[in-house]
Amino acid sequence: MAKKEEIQHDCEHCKSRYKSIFCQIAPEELQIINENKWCQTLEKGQQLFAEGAYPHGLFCVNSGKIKIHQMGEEGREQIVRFAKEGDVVGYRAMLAGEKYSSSATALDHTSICFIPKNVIFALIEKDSSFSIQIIKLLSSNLKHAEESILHLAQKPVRERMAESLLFLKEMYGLESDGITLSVSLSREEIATLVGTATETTIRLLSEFKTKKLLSFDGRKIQIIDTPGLLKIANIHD
Amino acid sequence: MAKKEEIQHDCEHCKSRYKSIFCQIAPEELQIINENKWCQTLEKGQQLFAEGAYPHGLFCVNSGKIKIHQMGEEGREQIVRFAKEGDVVGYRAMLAGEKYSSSATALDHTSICFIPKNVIFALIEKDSSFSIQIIKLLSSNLKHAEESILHLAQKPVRERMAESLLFLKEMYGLESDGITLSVSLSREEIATLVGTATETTIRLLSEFKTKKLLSFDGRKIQIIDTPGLLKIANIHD
DNA sequence: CTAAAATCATGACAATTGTCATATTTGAAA
DNA sequence: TTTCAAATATGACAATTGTCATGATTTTAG
Repeated sequence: MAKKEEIQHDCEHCKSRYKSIFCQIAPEELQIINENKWCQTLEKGQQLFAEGAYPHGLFCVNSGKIKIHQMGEEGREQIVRFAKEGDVVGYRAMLAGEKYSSSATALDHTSICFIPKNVIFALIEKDSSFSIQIIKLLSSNLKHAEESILHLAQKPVRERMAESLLFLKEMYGLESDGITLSVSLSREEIATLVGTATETTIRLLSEFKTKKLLSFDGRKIQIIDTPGLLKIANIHD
Repeated sequence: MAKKEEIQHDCEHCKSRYKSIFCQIAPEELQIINENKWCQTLEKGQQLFAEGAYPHGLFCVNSGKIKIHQMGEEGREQIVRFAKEGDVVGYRAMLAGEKYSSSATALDHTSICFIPKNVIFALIEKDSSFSIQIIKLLSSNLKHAEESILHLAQKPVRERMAESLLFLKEMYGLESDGITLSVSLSREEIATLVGTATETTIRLLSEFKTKKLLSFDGRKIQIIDTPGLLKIANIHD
């Protein structure tokens, strides 16, 4: 991870802070973070950290999009989570005192801040409401992971594909036109999210296009018929 | 959940405490827990809590075996986690302030203690090392969940079946004969763990038996050839 | 702008896995 | 024990999904 000269943001005026686990901390604690953090930008495709490395702190996402992914057998990737502004990444391994079990890669031009391990642990020590924030974050991640387990085990690929597209809409939202997914993933990446082969992904997306549920503009995907996708995804409420 | 008259254990002398998230707490805190907890036993098949209900506290497993499972579409169950003595169940939803997203059912005669919500939150408030225990527990669960996601998405059923059997051996150990799995699950339950159809489970177990990897004694499964199962599971290190 | 590489697309086919039907066995209760 | 329901087992078949091959298109680098 090359440390380049980067603009050092100010935590106090950080707009993503209010959406984050740092939303409730005291000004003096924030000051400590501000003095110890450093900021960095990542280009699309750059890796933030890699599976197997040791964490020295955690990363706050200022802006941009990040995928958290794991390597399976025969080098096939699996996306297990996403992050956007206000999210924190690389914290699970750090908190558990383990090596990273996943890698993190930018999906876009992304701005992040790094906060050292000792600062985080000192904060947990001092501020129980911060601990609760972390606990809630982990709980939320665990809930989503267990939901993924359920769906991977029981739903057919077509349903998962529709669900994943709707998930991406929820997660990263739409562009100003109101229909185009903000996040741009390759067919292969979508395959590693849904848990299927790239060819199957291509075929299903074409099918959805034919059925007027989607349309494409280059790599960008437009969501034309959300209710239709909900129906295919077998989501009722 | 019927409150029957149950033997009230003493937390101070609880043998499963040292394996649990309560291993480090101060004697006076332990006393508070002891005064507020209540104990209960569950027979095989009894439910501890159900998906959709509101949690009022968490459950410590004293002895026995518990499965954590979710209901999918068309009423198919999916096992997402197991618990044994020293483990804590029902805490994720409680900590997040949500309804249970899974149910918990005893797989054996099981003894548990209930600790009310407010006692746990007071402990988090007071004792940062307890918070860290909870954080580590959630981190560990999340890591395993993400590993399951990877395997469900990428490994074929046969590999997952072998892996699940080895997992059950790790999780609940063997009987005194050194080969019989301590936990006894129906074929259907194994299917909901592996994420496949019951028939496929039956066929694969028969295949493993034919290949002298397993043998059966009624519902009990004996692990005959662990290296062989590791090979099928595609686990190398 | 052009060449090379990566990505996307499509067809043909095979392997895996699920579903349905139907025994057979086991275990629990009368 | 006897009986009945549940669990296990097995076969036949179909549907889903993955793999391999190949070509078209897009993107990227020089």
